[in-house]
Amino acid sequence: MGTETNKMPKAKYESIYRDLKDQIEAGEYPSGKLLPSENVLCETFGCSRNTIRRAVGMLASDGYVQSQHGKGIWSIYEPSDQTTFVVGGIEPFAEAARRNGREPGTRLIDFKEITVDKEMSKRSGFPEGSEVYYIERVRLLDGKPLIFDINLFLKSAIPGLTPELAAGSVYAYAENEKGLKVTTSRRKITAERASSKDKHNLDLKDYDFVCVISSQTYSADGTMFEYTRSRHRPDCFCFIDTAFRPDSGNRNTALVKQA
Amino acid sequence: MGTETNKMPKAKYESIYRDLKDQIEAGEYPSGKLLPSENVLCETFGCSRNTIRRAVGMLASDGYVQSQHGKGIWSIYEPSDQTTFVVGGIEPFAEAARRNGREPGTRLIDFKEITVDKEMSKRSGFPEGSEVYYIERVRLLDGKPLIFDINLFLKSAIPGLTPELAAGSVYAYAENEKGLKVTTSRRKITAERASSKDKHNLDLKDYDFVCVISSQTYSADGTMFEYTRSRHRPDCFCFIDTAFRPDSGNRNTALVKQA
DNA sequence: GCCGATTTGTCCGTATGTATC
DNA sequence: CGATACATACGGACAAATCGG
Repeated sequence: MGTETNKMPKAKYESIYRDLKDQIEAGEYPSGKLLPSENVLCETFGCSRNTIRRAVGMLASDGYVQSQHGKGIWSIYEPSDQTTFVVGGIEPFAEAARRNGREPGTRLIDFKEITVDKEMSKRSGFPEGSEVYYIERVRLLDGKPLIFDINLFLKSAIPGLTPELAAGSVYAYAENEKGLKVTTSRRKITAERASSKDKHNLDLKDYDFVCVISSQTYSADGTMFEYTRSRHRPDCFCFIDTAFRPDSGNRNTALVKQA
Repeated sequence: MGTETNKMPKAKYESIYRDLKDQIEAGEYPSGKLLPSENVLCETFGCSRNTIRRAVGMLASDGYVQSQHGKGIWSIYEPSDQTTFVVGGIEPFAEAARRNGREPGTRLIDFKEITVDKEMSKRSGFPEGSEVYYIERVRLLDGKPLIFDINLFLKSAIPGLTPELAAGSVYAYAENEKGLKVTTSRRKITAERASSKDKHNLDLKDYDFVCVISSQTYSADGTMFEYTRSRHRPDCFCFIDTAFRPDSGNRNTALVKQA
């Protein structure tokens, strides 16, 4: 390991994507301003048009730019105000917290090993009889208990998990120690009445409801290894998404959503 | 116009995408089952590998499939149970309702023409002084008032809007009559305490909070023409999303999110 | 552990279509 | 009408991961 900055992108399209994203965030292309044409970008970055289109497509799926057929590509980037906790891609809680400029903390509430029963199978998507770790954790942001997490992790995918590890980052353990490759996560956002556990563990003020992200996460070999319900204090919760209209002339060559 | 089914896809990648999606939804590839290899799919559909990869990428961004480097592409599709109203892409309310198997209805509450002031500018993203239509509507599903919509539409983008039109589909008018091309929408999902208007207009039962989708929508020429806040009854609301882990080996060539 | 076949991932060059100006 | 710009599609090349022998 050298002293280079972390996460050197290997792929060309990714480094171009990051370059352009940085430029947009730095204000070089405020909302409404046209970017250079694809052909110019090809020369600038010394690559083919396909590669440029891939990077631009990723920016479009992030809601940073928009392109129109005969005209060009322009920025529609609006910096967000960051008063709430913005939920992003698949990332460990600590990373998400720092991305939002908050100091993360974790309080372990419960840790046990259980077998998935019929009712739990129906809700989680794990087959009945699966052996899983059941973990309850309170997540702190700048010291305040704002998120109540309930995790089910498949034991066969992450053997050897302990309460001590669960108090830190399960993902760090799974990816670095166990070689687990996390790929896809399907998430549902809903809101529910606050449970007594929510009220007990979270600093809910006088709110009596929570925002809930229920997610099923898959590893590279296609097995679902995690089911999580994250219960958020509503005034500190924000989920952002960008959608496209498929039937319109614009059909962005968008790529994977990049956090 | 002939008798052909609506929305004949012009692009090859799109018709392949739909074919595969239909097959997966029909149960030909239950979760865990491997799809044919890209080269086989090339022969099946009579196209190049790039085109196949594009269609597969769209399926991945829909959370239907997942691919791994030397192995293949398999289904991770789990049919949803459809007890709630699932929010999808950019689509008129009536379409979304029918996609969820519900009968849509609209009740116009308010319609006026206003000028955006400072406070409203800050929240909506419209420049101060913009001339907009202000519309309040209650959306019915199977006759039940479940969604309270507040729209701001830019007058210059959709001139000639009337209460009568607003009682139907503004999008149909804007796209078909005015030639507006809708492309991108940025959305935030939050939850808020129910306002007195919510309680008055919606059938909230004993819920005292609502799920809110705030969206800014852009036309093909890059102007933001719509700001909307959709306030949903929480027990009938569900927002679904698929996320990817960028640093993992798998980097899906995913395309635009397709409803 | 090595090798070769298969499969996906990245990248390129090119051609053609179509919308905008 | 021509020039410019994005959209679609093809074919080829090589790298890297996986799996079986």
